[in-house]
Amino acid sequence: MQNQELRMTRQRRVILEEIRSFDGHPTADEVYEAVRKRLPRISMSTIYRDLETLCDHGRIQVLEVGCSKKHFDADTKDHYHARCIRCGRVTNLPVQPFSYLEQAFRDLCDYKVVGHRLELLGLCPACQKAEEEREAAEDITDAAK
Amino acid sequence: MQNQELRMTRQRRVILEEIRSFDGHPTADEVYEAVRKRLPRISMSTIYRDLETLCDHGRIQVLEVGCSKKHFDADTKDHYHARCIRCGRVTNLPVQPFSYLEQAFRDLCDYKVVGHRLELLGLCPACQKAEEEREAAEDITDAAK
DNA sequence: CTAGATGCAAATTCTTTGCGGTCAA
DNA sequence: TTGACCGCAAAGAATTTGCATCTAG
Repeated sequence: MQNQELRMTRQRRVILEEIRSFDGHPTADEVYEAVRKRLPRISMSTIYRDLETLCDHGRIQVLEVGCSKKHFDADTKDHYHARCIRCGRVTNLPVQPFSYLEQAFRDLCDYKVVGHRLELLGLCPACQKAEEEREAAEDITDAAK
Repeated sequence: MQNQELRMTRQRRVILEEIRSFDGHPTADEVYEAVRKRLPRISMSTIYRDLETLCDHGRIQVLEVGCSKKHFDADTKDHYHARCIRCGRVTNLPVQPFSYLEQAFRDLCDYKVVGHRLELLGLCPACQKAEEEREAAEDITDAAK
């Protein structure tokens, strides 16, 4: 959260728009692919630099979900997420964070607590369908034996 | 979780021992540094390969905490963690995971839920102390003006 | 006009892989 | 003895940085 004002370049505007319209929360390379359709000459370093700048200015937030790639979210309010263990898709959970959890844990450890993260793990609708189809195909193969 | 038996080489034994005796849950390079003191010729690739093998055999688990590096834990039971936002240290939280959370979220999203992760964010005792010292030093500087 | 932003290429960091020699069972 | 394992070096994948050029304000 910096105090200097944010220079709104074409690249930054498009990056913001693409993050906002993304289905779920994109990773840096997903932002790149989306933005590149509109600004074909944009470079990956601009993506990374602008994502960081936008974070610094509080326009987006990084989601540090439990996987190697960072995801970016245009909704800067604190909220929980669900993550697909198959495709990595990250989606919002429509609930307010439970502040009582933090309070409950405060006495259980010697950390100075400043927040918490909760992540649901599972299969997203698309991957559920894919799994079901895979299983159906397996059943046919088994039956053929 | 593979069915073939695990060949217990010297490297694997030492890796396991070092993870078990580590204060908190080490990353791959922390395991490397610790193991290297006892096996100076071990290579980083052995560390990565053995960490994966040990995971596959259920001897350790990977902690996918909200930061880029993976942490390794010799306690394979499901549990929550606290992570220091300053130094990255990851420590156990002494509570049973709340299974009701998963149940509560099941109806709130269209994912097929298979688990959840909860992570407390804060300053570990060592970093709290460092912060206090830093602030104290700042006060002196301010007062001198 | 000019500080800050961009594109490109090269560098870093973390992790994985190919390969010839080695070792646990 | 021998298949799995190891160390080394090189490759990959994700991200960051240096630098000359461009552009928003």
